[in-house]
Amino acid sequence: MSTTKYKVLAVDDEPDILEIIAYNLNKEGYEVLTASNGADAIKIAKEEKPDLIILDIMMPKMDGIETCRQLREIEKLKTTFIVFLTARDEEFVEIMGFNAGADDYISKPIKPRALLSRINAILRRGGSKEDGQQPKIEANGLIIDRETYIVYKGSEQISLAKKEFELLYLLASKPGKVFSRDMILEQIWGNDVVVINRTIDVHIRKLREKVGEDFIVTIKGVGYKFGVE
Amino acid sequence: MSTTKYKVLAVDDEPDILEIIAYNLNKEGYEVLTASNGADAIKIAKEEKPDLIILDIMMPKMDGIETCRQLREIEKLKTTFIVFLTARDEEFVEIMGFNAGADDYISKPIKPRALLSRINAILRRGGSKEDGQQPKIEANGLIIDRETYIVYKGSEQISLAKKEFELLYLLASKPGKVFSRDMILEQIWGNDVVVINRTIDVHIRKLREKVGEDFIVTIKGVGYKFGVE
DNA sequence: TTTTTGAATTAATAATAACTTAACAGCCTA
DNA sequence: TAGGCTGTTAAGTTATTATTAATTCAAAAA
Repeated sequence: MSTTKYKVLAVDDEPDILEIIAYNLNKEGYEVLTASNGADAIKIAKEEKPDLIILDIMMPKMDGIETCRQLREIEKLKTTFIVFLTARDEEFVEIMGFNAGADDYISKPIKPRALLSRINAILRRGGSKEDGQQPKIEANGLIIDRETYIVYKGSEQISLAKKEFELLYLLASKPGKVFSRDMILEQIWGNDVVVINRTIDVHIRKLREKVGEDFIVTIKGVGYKFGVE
Repeated sequence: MSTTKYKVLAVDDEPDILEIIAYNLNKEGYEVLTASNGADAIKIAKEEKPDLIILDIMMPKMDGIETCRQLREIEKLKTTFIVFLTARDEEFVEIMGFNAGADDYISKPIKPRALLSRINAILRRGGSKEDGQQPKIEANGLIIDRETYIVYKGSEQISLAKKEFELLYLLASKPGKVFSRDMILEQIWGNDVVVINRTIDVHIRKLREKVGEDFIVTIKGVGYKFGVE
């Protein structure tokens, strides 16, 4: 939606399983890394700092539980979700006793749709990113309410389309700060979406039309900012 | 608003289950008490006055239903939420017939993320029962009655199917708040049930047909909300 | 058990709102 | 005054939701 791709690391000694996971997550737009054993997993996790790690608990050599423990030690991965792959539901109950620190589990056999819905749910929530989103911003007499998607200007209620809202919300989240076009694109469109330059202008225009001319200031050659001098 | 931790009492005869619940709720910052049978549960509940009690309905000796009834008798626990642990979703429906007084249920096997999101939802929903999960909601001239599953619109009486009712109830529980499809799925279907996207639309349509067009507003690209502009 | 009924879900298509593009107009400033 | 930038408008395009009908599913009745 509005951020860079989520990175998911899948760890399993069976290539088939990795294949299934990678295929499905890729299709959904996630960036997928794979590892076939715990040692590799830790190495890759350190380098890539994934948002989510899917870990088979039954693996030769260093098993999933031990791998999980070691991953949990890594400072950089404090906000990473770790999900276990288990053969049976009950297995997870047993494993919890070891206090390995997993956040959830998925049971085999893997059902693609269930896998996706589960992972979507995990990541879209307080997912390490887009965190500091306040439900309401107040600035220059505007109240921008994420919960209701409504902007209040005094007693007037203004309803905005999604991109317009996101744009206003972004600018107003730091009044006075100038956002370059690139920053705006990155935040609202995501880094890999390519839209032509005028697109932003058009949204700005609509915002000005709906909200009022005096809230968004153009800094020529640089970008836009919320609020007056 | 108090900043003290919410107190949760988990009651189950299986230590493994208690372990999972305690571990996860602790991690989330709740204070967790446990009991392994109904009698202990009642004793602890009287002393500690927890905000939420999670109660396995299948327990030896005094079973969950009976325990729940007795808990409900206790004046001090008027505002305490009681949530049943059931093996199957349908079980809860059957049990409702006994009028034991449970507020919600969670089905086994327990999935940590789902557990947390459910419990967070229950407790955050205004924190205490008075302003939270009321049996009756009144909004925009509608009276939505959980007890009877009936919606009153003026003198007109509208009866809804279960999913329709839950959907309306959810939206009306916070008029104006936009519920994304994901949120709706999580709250009404549970996180691991996978239904295709259009399903929600169809229910929304039926609701609009039965209740009226003016109660549910679509925020394109975001979700649905109850109440007008 | 089989049948019946209604709810819930899927599937397919239509409708609509949001978004993007393109083309051009203005405006500074170097 | 040319060139780079932004503003504006209207016309395309895409994405998302609405709608309808058909199908599946599950509980209740026969």
